[in-house]
Amino acid sequence: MKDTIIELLHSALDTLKTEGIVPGDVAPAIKVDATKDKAHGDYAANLALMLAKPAGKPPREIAARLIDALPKSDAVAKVEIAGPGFINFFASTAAAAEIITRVLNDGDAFGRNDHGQGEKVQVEFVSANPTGPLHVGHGRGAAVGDCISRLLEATGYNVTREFYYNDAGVQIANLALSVAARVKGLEPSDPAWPADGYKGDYIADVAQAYMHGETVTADDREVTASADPDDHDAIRDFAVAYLRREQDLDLKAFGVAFDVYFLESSLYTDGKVEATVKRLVEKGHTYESDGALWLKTTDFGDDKDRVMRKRDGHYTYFLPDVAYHFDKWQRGFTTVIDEQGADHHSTVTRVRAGLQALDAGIPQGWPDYVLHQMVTVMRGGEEVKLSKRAGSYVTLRDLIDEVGRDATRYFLAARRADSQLTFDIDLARSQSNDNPVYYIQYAHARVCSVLRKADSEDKAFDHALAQANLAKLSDEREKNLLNRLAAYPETVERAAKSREPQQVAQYLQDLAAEFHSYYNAVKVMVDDAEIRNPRLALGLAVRQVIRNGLDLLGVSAPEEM
RNA sequence: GCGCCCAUAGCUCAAUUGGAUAGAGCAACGGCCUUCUAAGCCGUAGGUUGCAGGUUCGAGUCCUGCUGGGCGUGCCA
Repeated sequence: MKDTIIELLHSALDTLKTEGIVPGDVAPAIKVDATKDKAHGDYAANLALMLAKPAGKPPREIAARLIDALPKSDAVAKVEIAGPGFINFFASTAAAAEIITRVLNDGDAFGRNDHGQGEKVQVEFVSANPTGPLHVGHGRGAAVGDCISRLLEATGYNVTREFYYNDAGVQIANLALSVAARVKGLEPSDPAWPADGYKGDYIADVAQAYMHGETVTADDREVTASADPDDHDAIRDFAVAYLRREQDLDLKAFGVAFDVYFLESSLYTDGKVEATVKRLVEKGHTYESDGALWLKTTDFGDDKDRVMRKRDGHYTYFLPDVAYHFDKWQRGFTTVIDEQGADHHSTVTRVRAGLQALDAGIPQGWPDYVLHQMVTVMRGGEEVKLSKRAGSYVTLRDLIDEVGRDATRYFLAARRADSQLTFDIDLARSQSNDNPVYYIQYAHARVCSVLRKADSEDKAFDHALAQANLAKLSDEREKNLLNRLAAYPETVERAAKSREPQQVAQYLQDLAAEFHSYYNAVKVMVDDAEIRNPRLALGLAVRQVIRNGLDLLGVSAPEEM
């Protein structure tokens, strides 16, 4: 429908150019928007407003000329000039109802497109170090990163979900020390407890499993505990594998799966860190000072230069980060999205600077970043900072156990990443019946219920009869729903392009609201089959779109509630 | 001090990416179940979009400056 209007406007614009009313060299991007207010029709175009200046005429006059020049179309019932010069289009009922045919024909594919043309895209997210259970912040990253991946897949990209983790550095040494201390029966309150040790109860679980000689499988590794309390290497390897497995169980419970697990240690063993240093030195962007090796990141927009190799010969985290991203580039990902917590935002400039310093033809501003702000968890009107299991933070598992997978995903993904988020457990739980995610799912379940009723009363949906009578969907609420359904593909497109899954959530809430309103006002299961079947078709289309949209969010669409 | 993000109804958040009269849910109040699921609907009330300028036919959205909050500003990750 929208495309039809754009075509009509293009034709009208050409006519005006031919008549010399509009200069021939102007080429405005013709934009048609769905209206918010039904008094403004179904779709509105601002073309006349944009042409006013180049044409040197008042916008309303241009609008009138455009309307005169519009080719006739069965799709348009009425056209009006409104306000400062908007052209409002009223769709004919038959044209509006065509969306149902499209939704039902396309099914699960409705709203998907192939704009990405199979381009390889990598989304890196979560990337938690294996030193403990995933916390709420990781949960937000998991929800947002996975939804962005789903959106990109839905718009034709070939997406790789990647999880990067450090399995070697200082914090892993601390992890090993902590587990070793637990193995020896120490508790965090003991004076002999390691200074930077991890204090959560889960460390005791790891120690116990280690001493029982358990075998754990995580990523592509399988580790059997030696149960030797003095073998620090064995304890470390076991602890890393154990906690990676824990994190994977959390992610699995959350409905998130990764294609690639990338180990920081592999950058060293494969010589990629050394190669990166060598190349940076060769390209002339480094210097030595105070016994350390520095990269002149200030050449690329950083506010101060950064140390790559410390005085003690070890590399800072910054260097493997650059080596890792260079590796991504070499793997052929022209588009890479890093989803991280905003507390790591300072790495953005540095990584990009390091990549530019490599002089490898990597575009400036590569890779893309989506940074999510902090999550605070509230319970009983107070901020919750402690979890029994983790000790110092609220875990993702805590949330899934308390409020459920669907609600947790929805809460974490249905908000803009760049604003801080308050997760109120009381709200998500005690008022769970009024939870937006249930509101949407309920609309889906209601359609399913109507369809079950149709089957049981021997009034099963008749496709041909529905098709023949789609134009009978002329109720105001039915038109609202039809327009809303028609807006779904562009919502997906826009959400994918801007990496904003919350747009899908918002859309679904609007669609569910319109359906609930319709459901209460208009009975579907009427005796007249010529009325009942188009309404059933509308219900089927709504159900399909809710299902498709919830799938993009990784939320289930139950048939009964 | 400097950098990034944020500020919208009492609360949690939206706003078709610059469009017309800023919308939902929760909380409050009043209605609607003998009829397809009341986890719902209808209605009432709630706003100078933090403040002050600017750009534009048009600004919650873009620009500048303030105010307030968060994060960062390691030879930590």
